[in-house]
Amino acid sequence: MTREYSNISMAVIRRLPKYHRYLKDLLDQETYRISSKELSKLIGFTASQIRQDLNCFGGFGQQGYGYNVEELYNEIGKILGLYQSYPTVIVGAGNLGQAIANYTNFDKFGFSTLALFDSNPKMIGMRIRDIAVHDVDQLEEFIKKNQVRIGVICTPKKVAQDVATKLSEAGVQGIWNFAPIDIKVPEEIIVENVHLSESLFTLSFLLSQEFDQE
Amino acid sequence: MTREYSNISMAVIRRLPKYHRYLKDLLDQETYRISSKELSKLIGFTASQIRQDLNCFGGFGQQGYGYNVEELYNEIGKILGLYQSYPTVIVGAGNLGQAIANYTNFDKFGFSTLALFDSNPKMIGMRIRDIAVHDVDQLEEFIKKNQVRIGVICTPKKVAQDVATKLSEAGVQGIWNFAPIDIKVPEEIIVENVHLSESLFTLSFLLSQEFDQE
DNA sequence: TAGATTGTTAATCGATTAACAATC
DNA sequence: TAGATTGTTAATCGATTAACAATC
Repeated sequence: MTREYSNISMAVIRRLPKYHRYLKDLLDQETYRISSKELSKLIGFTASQIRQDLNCFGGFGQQGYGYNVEELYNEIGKILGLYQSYPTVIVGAGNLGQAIANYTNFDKFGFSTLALFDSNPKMIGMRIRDIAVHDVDQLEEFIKKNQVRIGVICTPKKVAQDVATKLSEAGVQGIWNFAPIDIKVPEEIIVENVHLSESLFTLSFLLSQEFDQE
Repeated sequence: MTREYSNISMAVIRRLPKYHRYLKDLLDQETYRISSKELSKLIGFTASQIRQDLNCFGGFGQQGYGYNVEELYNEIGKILGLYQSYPTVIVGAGNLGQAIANYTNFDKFGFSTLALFDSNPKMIGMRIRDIAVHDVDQLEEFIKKNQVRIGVICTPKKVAQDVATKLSEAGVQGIWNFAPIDIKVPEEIIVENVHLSESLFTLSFLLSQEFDQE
């Protein structure tokens, strides 16, 4: 099913996880049916956009009825590639790396953290909820041996590019990057950034606009 | 200078922190002058977009010369509202809360973490690089007394809305939300979300598209 | 059948890119 | 002055919204 949805815009793709989350909430509240209009009120997108978005992937709804919540939740999960197997390693076992290793929620969608890596001898050998911290020198060997698909970069800025290069060369398919740089890797490797300072600075822009400090 | 730039689109605003970061890198490399064309090559936006973006805020360049890196860096910093004072509290002193408390980089731009809050008695009284962990019961009093502007939510999902309400009622101006929900607060309060699972699920979508797993 | 709501096309809106006159 | 590069307008592109026929 490679590139099944290759012409979908990133704007649509980035809304999918939000649909997924709201549908889960509806299921938990035992709501089994929803119209684009009702969903619009909850999620804040227009009903028109919701119908457009969902129709990129197929006709999940039924005229006169709406959408079956459970079916839609499952379909969007599949479209997102959840429930595949994503062997993952985290590089950098500081607070952030540990925080991510502790997100047990990701496990059930297929993301399994096999190991953390660090260069600090005091960290090596420790365990974060049963996941061992290895010496970063063993990163490439471990990735190859365990067919790791995702590498998470939680290191300081100055080693992040180096780690990204090692991850790429060892064969990961995707990198989840928390370091405040734009890493350079071969184009076939997917990079998803979480740039915390960009998020915080956007907040400060908006704050300084709305709340005058003289 | 309230609402000085009230008609700038969010698309532009979200690019500003990236300009700011690249300009800092240029300064560190002792590059003091740059054209939109050269910056384009570095940052990956088109030269045209760069000129359009910067011109929303004033004519920082000079025909035939380009932009003065230091001047532009400082101007964008000011536009972003950096170097104001942003007294901040972090609610949730788990790994993520601690990780953010340890980001000393934010300090120099005006963000100062005054306290962490947690409900776990084992955490209360601890210190994360000299920042004390308080009982969450004292959150509102602390915010009022210290004129806290930003509240960071690093709690589990199920208490996040409650914390958001408390932060709002106590008078914060902005919320940096790491919990996987869309919190509801009065509209004058600015909310900036970091939804990690949305980021990870976008990565898994792209991975599952490009790398077939059968 | 009548009412509701989707799927889908067309219209609108906004963001990006191209072009070029202004000017350093 | 000639060359370079901005500031800014116009053209294009893409995303969102509106409208409505199809249909459950």
